Amino acid sequence: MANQLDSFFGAMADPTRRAVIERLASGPASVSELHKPHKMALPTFMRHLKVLEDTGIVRSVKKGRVRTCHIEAAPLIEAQGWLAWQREIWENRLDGLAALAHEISQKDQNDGT
Amino acid sequence: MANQLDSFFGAMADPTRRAVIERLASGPASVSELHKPHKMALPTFMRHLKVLEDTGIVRSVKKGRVRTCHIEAAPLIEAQGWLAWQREIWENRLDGLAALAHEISQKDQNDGT
DNA sequence: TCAATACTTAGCAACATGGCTAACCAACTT
DNA sequence: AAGTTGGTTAGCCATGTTGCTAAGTATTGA
Repeated sequence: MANQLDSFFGAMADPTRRAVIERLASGPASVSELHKPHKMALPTFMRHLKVLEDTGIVRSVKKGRVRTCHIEAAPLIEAQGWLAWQREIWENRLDGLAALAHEISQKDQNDGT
Repeated sequence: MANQLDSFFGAMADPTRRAVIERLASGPASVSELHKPHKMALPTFMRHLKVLEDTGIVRSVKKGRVRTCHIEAAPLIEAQGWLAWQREIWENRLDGLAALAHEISQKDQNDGT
């Protein structure tokens, strides 16, 4: 995928992967620990984990035979920022339209809000 | 896809579709107007538009032969809320458990993709 | 050393996605 | 009426994604 947002949103489009994020938000966990609540086969689950890691949402360290995963905030913050940005533009525009509408229909309303 | 977030994030994972959102954030537009800056064939583009509409991110009305599209804020706000929620949990945890972060970074990094 | 644990790799099948062209309908315009 | 514009439908193909199983590697524990 082209940029950071592509892969981030792509990663978050899957419920299994969002569940992993929700779990990791409250603290690091091993692969098998993360896998436990999910019905799918381990290799399948591992691939979801890989998607999250490739996207930079999750990092992991292997110690002995256990790989411990933890969350990385940056991509999450970036996506949130993009959404906030869009929303801001949209809301400013609405403000503008509201003002315009008010201007057009300038009646004798003199309410103070 | 299962829920609202699945389809929302799925929709936002494509740069063409995000570009459409960015365009629509600053005001409604017709299909061909939206299509103009994109190189792909119109039917291909229309399918992106359909994804956005199916997800509820975009609404449209057809008048004569022109279909005018506009943005719908609700799904955007919901997704932003989910991200904010995750981030909050994550940040609260960091506030309380700075020592844990230290412990993680201290581990022997003998793999790390 | 042998077995269990915790991943990891490889490869396959089914379906989804994103691109295309061709051909079509509907509504203006001339 | 005929042509142009704006959108739509249908179908094809290449690639990507998500699930599986089988089998392998590397630690750890007995």
